[in-house]
Amino acid sequence: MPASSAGGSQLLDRAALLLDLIADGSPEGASLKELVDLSGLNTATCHRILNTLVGHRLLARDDKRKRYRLGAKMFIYGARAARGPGLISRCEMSLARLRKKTGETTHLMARYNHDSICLDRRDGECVVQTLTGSIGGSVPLGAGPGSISMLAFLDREEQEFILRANADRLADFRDLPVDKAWRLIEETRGRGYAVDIGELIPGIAGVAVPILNEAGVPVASLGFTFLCAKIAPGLVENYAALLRAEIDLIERRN
Amino acid sequence: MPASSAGGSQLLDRAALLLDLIADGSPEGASLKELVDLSGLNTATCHRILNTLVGHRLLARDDKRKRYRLGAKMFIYGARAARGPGLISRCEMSLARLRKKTGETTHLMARYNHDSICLDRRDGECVVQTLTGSIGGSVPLGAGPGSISMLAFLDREEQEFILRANADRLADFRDLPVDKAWRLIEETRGRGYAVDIGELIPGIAGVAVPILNEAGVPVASLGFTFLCAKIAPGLVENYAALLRAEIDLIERRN
DNA sequence: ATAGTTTTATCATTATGTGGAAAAATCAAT
DNA sequence: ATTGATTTTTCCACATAATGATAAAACTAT
Repeated sequence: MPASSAGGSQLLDRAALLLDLIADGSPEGASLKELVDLSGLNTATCHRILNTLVGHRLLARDDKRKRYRLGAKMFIYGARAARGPGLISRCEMSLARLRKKTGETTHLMARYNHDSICLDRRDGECVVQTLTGSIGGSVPLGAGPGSISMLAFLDREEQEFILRANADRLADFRDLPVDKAWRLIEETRGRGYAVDIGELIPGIAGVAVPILNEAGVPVASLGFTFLCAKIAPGLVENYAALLRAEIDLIERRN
Repeated sequence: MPASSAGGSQLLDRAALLLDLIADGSPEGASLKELVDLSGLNTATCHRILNTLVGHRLLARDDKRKRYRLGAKMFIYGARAARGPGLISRCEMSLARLRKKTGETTHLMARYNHDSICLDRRDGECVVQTLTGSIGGSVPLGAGPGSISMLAFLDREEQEFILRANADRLADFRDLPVDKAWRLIEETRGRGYAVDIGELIPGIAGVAVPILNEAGVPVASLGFTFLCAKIAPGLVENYAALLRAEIDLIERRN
């Protein structure tokens, strides 16, 4: 986890590092010892920072098991952040329209470290299994069309770095070999959007188009998940065009 | 905003204060000047802290307008916190079951400062207008059954404090006089659950039951929102019993 | 251009956070 | 229960890291 070295203030940097470690760890939380080992901080310092964060409810502590996990305030901040003029609220209308037009499950994924995270989603008429599950779910970058569509438009160098880092997790996740990811990246670059037809979850298909920021770097993606059985000639292309149109609207509003 | 005075480390306390101020402010964000005025911090200090937080993406900065708002990482943390063994995931099944049994819009509200926040929700068969809107929406404590059900089971002292603090906002929000809130609190304490039938939003009714923590303090509530037209003898009582049953399950799992 | 406001950068000073070390608390095994 | 190992918590002298007065730079408005 490249814990962003924001040359700022030591204490804050350390607190941010701990938050990251806890967020990236098991949802059951982490013990002081674990965090000391992971962060390399002095035990006393670590303890003090953690407890201050608990005091502010940025972290919560399971008193019985003495484990630290993300606190109640994170719900609030997360929810508030989503209401602000960020990606989620900018995509809200698009998700609703796309769901309405097609009746399919629609989602907004974002890149975070080496993962792709589901930020928002609208369930379709028929319930389909998705890779990420509901809001907040994540998959390693490289798995699934939402994730591939972002990966495909990064620098070659960054792609290599991420795929190398994720190789094990991808294999672990769904027996995905890295060279398959490379093939999908190539195809996606050519087409402009990513497609998966029953390769990851039998019977389930997905299409996704990346959202680029002002600098042209992919930060998120919009996509559909639906049943392979629904596929008819031109359907995938049609879905991709719908996504593209919404993203043009979103990107224009930068 | 009683910015929790966790006798910890100065810098962290200040950072937490700034996060709170930004989270509670407009979703458009706050300028340095505004934050300096609100926090009482020295300009340079404030600036330094804010920029460190931006570096860690806990805050984001609109470079054009120079305004600070909650950052991308808050999405992530919020989403992760929701997946952890916290309230949201513990209530997930309950919300789903309640929605399935009744077909009504179901929601989980939590207390945060003097507000009641929507943490999660399942939309019902027919779309109904709700006070809080979608996930993340908030109302002043005292407005709506979800909020009243929590307020009703707090200490007298705390109730008084909160209602006094919220008086203006309640009046502003939906012309709610404080004495009406007191009446509702009394009724709710007697019944064990809160009810509103078309008083806040014409034609819309709500029932809510509080969730207490180990110490017996209300931390959240589970509720239904539905059309007044649906009401038949015994329906409200029935809904309350369904909520009660789910909450018994949730509280037992502490 | 000019004045007023807001945001950044600088830097000597010291209040603040640090970490070693030791005390409590907790756990594991007999 | 008793002991010993591990983990968490408290304490405090010390030095470093954060502070805030001040000044420079960047905007805004006139």
